[in-house]
Amino acid sequence: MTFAPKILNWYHEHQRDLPWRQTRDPYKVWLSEIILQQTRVAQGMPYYLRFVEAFPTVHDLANAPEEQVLKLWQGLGYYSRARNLHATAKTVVEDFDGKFPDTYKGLKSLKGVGDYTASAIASFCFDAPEPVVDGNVYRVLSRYFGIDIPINSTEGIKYFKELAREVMDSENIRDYNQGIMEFGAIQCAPKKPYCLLCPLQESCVALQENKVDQLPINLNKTKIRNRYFNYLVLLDDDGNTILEQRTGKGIWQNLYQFPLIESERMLQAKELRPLINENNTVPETESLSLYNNEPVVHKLSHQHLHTQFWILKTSDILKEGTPWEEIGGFPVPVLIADFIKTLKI
DNA sequence: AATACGGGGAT
DNA sequence: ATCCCAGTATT
Repeated sequence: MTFAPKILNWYHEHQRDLPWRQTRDPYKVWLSEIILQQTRVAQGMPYYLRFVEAFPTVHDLANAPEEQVLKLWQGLGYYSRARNLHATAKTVVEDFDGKFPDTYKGLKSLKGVGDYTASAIASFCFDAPEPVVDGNVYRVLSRYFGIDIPINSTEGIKYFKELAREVMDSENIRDYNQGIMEFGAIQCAPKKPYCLLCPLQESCVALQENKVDQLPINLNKTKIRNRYFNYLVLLDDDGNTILEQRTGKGIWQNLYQFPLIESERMLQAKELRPLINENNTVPETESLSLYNNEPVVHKLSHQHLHTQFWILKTSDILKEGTPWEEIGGFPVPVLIADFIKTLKI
């Protein structure tokens, strides 16, 4: 028995009962796939359930304000997924009469839908013979066939896609694609795979050559940038504060935060003072005090954010301010949400 | 061809 | 600490 039948047999024995596997509704499958990009099933599951509850159809999602979509997405990360999710829902409703494209090419044209996701939706919903290649598939194929081409090189991406196409089962593409990913997630895991009771052990090249723990090859040298954030938490006598929406290019686009002063290093109060006065959105303050003596270090994949929260009390009334009780309704980064939880006013 | 883009869980 | 997760878009 060759590769694909063994994967299918294993899948029929070991598959998890996941809600997006009980439907061929392209909307729900698409929603699950966007949520699961670079995200573990356990982390994405509650978000999927909340999104389906809040937006049962693509029309409901398209008609929602972006802020509500971002709020539901809060904590999941990679927020461009949420913005593209919303934009694509509008596209599907306005340009495609509420119906998702049913081909790889049509799906791939949607914002936030790349090679993997287009293949996944096309095969899961429409039985299109398109192989999925995600992190699980890279691992399974590189080990079973003993391929040491880096999976994140241009050559590797092309090579593994072609290999995946050669070994797939076109007649059972839905279960096969689900199966190889599930096999990678459960059986052929990154650390400590269960090779001793693996149905592919007799023909797995990596196992024969004792290279299981060296595959796949991933040339991933991300360098971390240190940044220094000073958040200005304004409080007036009426219990209002100031939140601003992030715009522009970098992290957390369209999410909210307190007024931010970024610096080249950690600052003392006397160094921060003049910088605050340059910032004309902030009124005269009666008191400035550092909330956290030790900077909070918030770690992103490419940045470490060394953060100080400064409490600024003012006797002015913050006209454009937000009542503190209402800030929970805004989509904010986890760094901000964690701080809000700790501060009692 | 590289890099940016989050957050959390497992080891 | 390090790895990596049902990747995509941009430079």
